[in-house]
Amino acid sequence: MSIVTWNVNSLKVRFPHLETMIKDCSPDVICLQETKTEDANFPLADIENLDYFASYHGQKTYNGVAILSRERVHEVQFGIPNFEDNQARVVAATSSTGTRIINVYVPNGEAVDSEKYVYKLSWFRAFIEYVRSTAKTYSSIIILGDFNIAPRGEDVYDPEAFHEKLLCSDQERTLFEELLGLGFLDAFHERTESSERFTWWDYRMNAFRRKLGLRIDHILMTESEFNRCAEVKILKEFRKMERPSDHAPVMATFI
DNA sequence: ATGGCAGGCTATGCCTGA
Repeated sequence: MSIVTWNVNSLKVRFPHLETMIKDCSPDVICLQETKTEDANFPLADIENLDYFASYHGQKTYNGVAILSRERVHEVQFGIPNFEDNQARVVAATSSTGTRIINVYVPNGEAVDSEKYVYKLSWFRAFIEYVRSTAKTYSSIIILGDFNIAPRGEDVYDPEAFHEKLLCSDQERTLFEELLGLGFLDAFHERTESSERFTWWDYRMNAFRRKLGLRIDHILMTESEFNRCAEVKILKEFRKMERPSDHAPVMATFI
């Protein structure tokens, strides 16, 4: 059993890459972010041809999330309940094995102290409360997606340059820790020995070739799931492809 | 070195991303 998270930066453009990833890895569940696709235009038939079910929540131009799954999921939920938001950033569903899967695309925040940063922090606080209430109902949970937070110094190519900058500020990192404190493990951080930890590289400045990246895509899981988790891998080869997403997929494999 | 690169839009430059 395996599960993937991938910010595809346009599902339309990246569809061939998705097909390759499915051919290579055949994950049981794929969580996509930044589909940038309205629900009416979601390529459902193409996804079904690849033998996946799809639960999707999108909008024009920006954001958009989807859960693709080999088995039918249930209790599908869009957005954060009771949190007013016109941006499509969350889809949650329960897998055939009873695990609650929460696919998230956290706001970027633009710059520390910008209006969007304030939105990011309030958004994340609402998300924490949502996860807190989810944890009362489900004992087995995986939260995965683009968190737009690099939790630790080692998750950034130049920690000093990024000190208190967007994605690395104390306020963002404290909220990330608060989320973990609800009973989640940062699976990549806990499971890997590799020093290659980045999941995102800027399109500009030859950042990928120069290994100038960040780790902002995460797979968090409750202890029950973590104990079954054998490996978490960053599929860097997809960042090397022609016309790549700026994010690499991250895959967790379970026993 | 605050630029650069990519995607979408009813576009032909501007917004957003991180």
